[in-house]
Amino acid sequence: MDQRVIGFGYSLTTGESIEWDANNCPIRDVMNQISGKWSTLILHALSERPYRFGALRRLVPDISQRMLTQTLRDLQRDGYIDRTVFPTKPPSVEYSMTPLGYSLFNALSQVLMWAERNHGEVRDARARFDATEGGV
Amino acid sequence: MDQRVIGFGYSLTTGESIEWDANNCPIRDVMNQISGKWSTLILHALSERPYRFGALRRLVPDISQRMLTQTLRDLQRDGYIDRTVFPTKPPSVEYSMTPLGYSLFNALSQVLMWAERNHGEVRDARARFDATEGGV
DNA sequence: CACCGTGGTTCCCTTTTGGTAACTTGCTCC
DNA sequence: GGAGCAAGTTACCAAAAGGGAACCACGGTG
Repeated sequence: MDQRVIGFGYSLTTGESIEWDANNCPIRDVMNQISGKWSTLILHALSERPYRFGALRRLVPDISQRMLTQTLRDLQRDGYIDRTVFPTKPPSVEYSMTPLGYSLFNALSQVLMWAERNHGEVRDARARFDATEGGV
Repeated sequence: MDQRVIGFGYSLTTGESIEWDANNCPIRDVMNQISGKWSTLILHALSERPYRFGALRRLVPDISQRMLTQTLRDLQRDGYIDRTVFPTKPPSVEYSMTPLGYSLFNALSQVLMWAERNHGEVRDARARFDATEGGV
């Protein structure tokens, strides 16, 4: 098997040439997590302040209980958020962002702000494309 | 249907309170495109310089022809890349990044660089999590 | 006692995503 | 005339992601 599998040809930080196999590519690994349907929503909410499970559900009403649990577990697993159980009358659970999570979200928010600012242009491009390619 | 569907509670740029329904949420819309398995790889390659179809295949050997075509179409549709056909002997097609694409990639590269730098820490967190939650 | 609110888990099903392989059009090379 | 390259398209499938509804334990409350 002399066929190389390339992740990214060179490092974005150092510029040096690197070859990653698909299983060890940092970018695929990290992107894979934040590309979940709900991950950015949850990270965004928790970047503001800690929230309890129920509060997050109310913040993002169209998420299912199942997906909320799963998304939170995945984010916790990668070290982006902390899960703290408080032994209250009905035990409550609070989720909060870790320093690692904040530092990721800091970078990620660049993309989110870009999206907010340029959404109109993207929609326009899409409409133009659909008009020409689709109609003709 | 008086249940509101919230995208993000407030604007990241202006801080004002906003409610988006899921179909008009800029962030979901843009993230949805970026989160494809191959999108970032292709954007990354084309941020360096224009490439032809075949060259992209060679750069990313584990992408199938079908997915390469589809990813390129999607990126073109949203206005991130241009597709130029050259009437050479066998007609060749060159893909290049648009200004819109560059501006997106500029924001996105923050995340990619973060991933490169912090991949180790993420892997560590994951290992710790698997050791405690998984083993007990 | 039955019911509510916590924060989940489980099962099952549908949708989406991506992979494989074969076929296409036009031209060139041998 | 067959083979090959360019850039796709098409049909068919497998895997993964996600949705829906039901279930759990716990204590408090009417």
